[in-house]
Parts: sequence; structure tokens; C-alpha cells
Amino acid sequence: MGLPPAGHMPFFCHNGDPLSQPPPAHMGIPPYQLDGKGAGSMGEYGVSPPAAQPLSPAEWRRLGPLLAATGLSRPAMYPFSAGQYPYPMLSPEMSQVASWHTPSMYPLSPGAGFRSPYPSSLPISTSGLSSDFYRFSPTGLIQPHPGLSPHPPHLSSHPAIVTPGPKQELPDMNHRSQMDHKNNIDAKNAEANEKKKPHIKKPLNAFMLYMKEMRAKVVAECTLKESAAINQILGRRWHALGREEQAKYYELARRERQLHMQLYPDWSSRANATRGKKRKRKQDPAEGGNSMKKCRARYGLDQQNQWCKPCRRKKKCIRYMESGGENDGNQSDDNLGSCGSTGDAHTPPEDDTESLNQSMSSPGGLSALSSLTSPGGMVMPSPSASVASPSVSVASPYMLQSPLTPHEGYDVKLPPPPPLPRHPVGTNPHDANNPLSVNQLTGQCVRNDPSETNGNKETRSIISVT
DNA sequence: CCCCCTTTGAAGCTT
DNA sequence: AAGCTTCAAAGGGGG
Repeated sequence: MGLPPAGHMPFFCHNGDPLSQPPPAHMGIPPYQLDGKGAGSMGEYGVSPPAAQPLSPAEWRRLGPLLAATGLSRPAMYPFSAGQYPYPMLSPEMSQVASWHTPSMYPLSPGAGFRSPYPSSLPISTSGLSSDFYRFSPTGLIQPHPGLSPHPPHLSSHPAIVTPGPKQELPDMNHRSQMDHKNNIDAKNAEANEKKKPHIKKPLNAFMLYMKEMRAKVVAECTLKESAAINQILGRRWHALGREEQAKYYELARRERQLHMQLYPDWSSRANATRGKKRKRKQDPAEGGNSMKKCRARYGLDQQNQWCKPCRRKKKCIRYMESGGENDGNQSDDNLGSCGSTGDAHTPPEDDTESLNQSMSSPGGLSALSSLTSPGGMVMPSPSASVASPSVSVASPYMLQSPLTPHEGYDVKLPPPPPLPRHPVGTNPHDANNPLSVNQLTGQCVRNDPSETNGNKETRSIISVT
């Protein structure tokens, strides 16, 4: 039952049958547990003195071999062959893209297709970490013991940390001096102080760090600008990323958290989490999880007639709120279950064409894009051949099973795998109709044959979304 | 201006 | 303890 239609499963081996064999046993260790501690919880903070310090370039250089030596090296989770995998960056050349072992971990040069919100003047070289990594550092310089920072959290003026509110970014600062930057921030800080609630953002997790780094590349390759689409692609790439690569991001994220905690010892995500919304009532199991979904996600584009009014107008979903939020209680008034229980997984689209026609409701032009054929020569995995199960989607490190004992270098304190995580990227049946679906999008995404890299623009077919 | 989409992971709250 | 919810980034799109 819960299996989405095979055609919607984006993850599969190039032989088209990922389920024919269990995922490699080596895919089991959360990369961020490399330090042998139960990571992922605040409890790890400060526990490991060495980890409390930023990695030196030499350390970064060591990271790879170390990981490999501890048995982490492994083939890509989704072993596309170089010729078949639609994402060039996931080809073996990927390791060059993310040059973690070099001081320029985050290629910031425009030529690399990256852009950074932080001035390149930041002393990246001092530690080998990217400027992004210093988002928590008030001075832009990372201290061996950032906890000794003279800047109390509430005085911090770092843009990435203290902002007037969530999802509010300062303008691109690539072309601004740090002083301008600071003034700007001071102004915003004053505003924030006025409210007496400076918004300290959450530290970025591994995936967010990865997204931040890779977004520009995906944008360049696909000439897509819609983040929703980009994120789907990035999600797929993330899954396809080798463990070693992911481990680096987990490590980065772990250090970000550490640094964040040291800079803002009193900060708690609670402040942000409870900022605006009340927590919602636990969903009714009988509703199969759909009660917590907004109409769009619950019914899909092909059933917009079931959407609540605000949803149709792209406003805040009232059912979503009713489902435990603001009304905090008894609802189930709204035939939520109709598509509901388990239904999410089996409300396969009936008419793609129609839904595409309806899809103008959102991320716009993509619906038109969806009807385009793939760029010539692009070898996309056949959806029909794709068979996958969410349980094999390796959606997260938690899904992995470790072949190693703790003595082998890992503290295998794996939390039990979540029963059935969200649909892995692209496995949501609704994706078939979703113009933003990975399958739809990646079908339009540029395929860069690794052998054709080096700026051979002629081989890049770009679908412009305008 | 606000909210939507969309992704994964972390953290905290709720049950 | 398990499950759930929110928020991190991003930027185009719609009302």
C-alpha cells in the first residue's frame, strides 16, 4: 500500500532496480558521529575539546583520508554511472567540486558559479573554512575558543545571526564593504533591539550548508531560479552525495552548532520555534498524517477543488491551521480524511495534463516547462524502471545501518530509524502533477557530461524558464 | 507585504 | 521515548 507509484520514485540504480538488493551496509553511519559521540543533540556541545576548535587546513586535508581509513568510503548511495547520472556534480568529479580539503572549501569565485553573501575579504585563509562558516563570528575571525568572544549574544551584529526576523536576509554583500555591512546591521540591530528581541537564527544544518553552497551551481546548470525547484534538485543531490561528502557537511554543521552555542550560550531554538505560531496538536493517527498537510500537499494540484479557499488563493491554509493549530482542537470537520489517511500515498494523479493545466497556481512557468521534452541526449533514468521504497531511499543517515562496531571507530548510537519518513524527494505521488517535482524538473535540468566540462558551453543545453 | 513552495536536519515541545 | 512541529536558506510567484 503505501508505495507511491514506481514512476514517481526518483531514486534508483542505473539498473533500475534498487530494491533488488539491500542498501550497502556501509551506508549506515551518520557522518556526524564520526567523532564517536552521539551527535545531533545539544549534549555534544563542548564535549569534545578538539572539536571545539575549527579545523585547520591541515585537519581538513586529513579529513578525507581519515574518513576513508575508517571505512567510510563507499560508492554513491545511488550508483549512477557517470554516463547515466543526470547530475554531473555527482559524478566522480564531484569530489573536486567540493574541495573540502583545501582552504577554499567554498569556491567563491564567480567563475565557479558560487556567490557568497559574505565578503570575500573575510579571512577565510585563517582557518581554511569558508566565510559562510564564520557567520557566527562577530569579527569574521574565528577564535580558537569562540566562547570567549567579547560580544555578548545580544550585542552581536552578525547578519546571519541576528536579524529582525526569520527569512529576512540582508542584501547581497558581495560588493559592500564590511563597514557598510556593519552599519547596515547596526541599523537593523537597533531595530531589533527596539523590539528587545534580536532574532538569532538557527545554525544551519548540514543540508542547509550544502544547499547554500550548491544552489548557485544548480541555478546555473538549470537556469531555474525558483528555490522550490532548486531545493528538490539539491535534495536529490544530497541523497546521492557520497557519505564522505556528506560527512564533511555534517562536520561543518556540527561545528556551526558548536560555534553558535559558544557565541550564544543562552540561545535556544525555542525562541525561534515559538516565535509566532502555537504548536499544533498532535495529529490524529486516523487521519494518516494528512491532517497536518496543507491543502496543496494533501490534495495535490489535481484536486484543487478540494483546497480550502485561502489555499486556492495561496493564502494561509485554514485547514492546516484548524488541524490543531490556532483552533487547537476538534476539527476533522473538513473531510480531511477523504484524501487523507494513507491517501496521500495513493491518490495518484489521474490526469497529468489537466493538472499541469491547473498548475498555474504556483511556481509558475514551471508547469509550462514540464511539458518540454528533455534536452537531447540526456539520459534520464527511466521512471518506469524506477522502483524504490521510502525505506530504501536513504533519505537520511538515520536510515543507514552500520556495519561497524563502536570499536571500529563509531559510536553506533543510531536512533531507531523513523518508521516511514516523509516521502523521499520526488516520491510523493503528487509530484507527478507537481510542476516542481523532481522528475519534472530534472528532466529539464542541464546534464553536464563530466567529459564535457571545462566550460564547453555548447554542450550545455539550457532551458530557460522565463 | 505576506505567504506559498521545497528540501533535510536539528531542536524543542507534546503526547 | 516517540512523534510532531518549527525553523534554518533561497527566490520567484500569487493574492
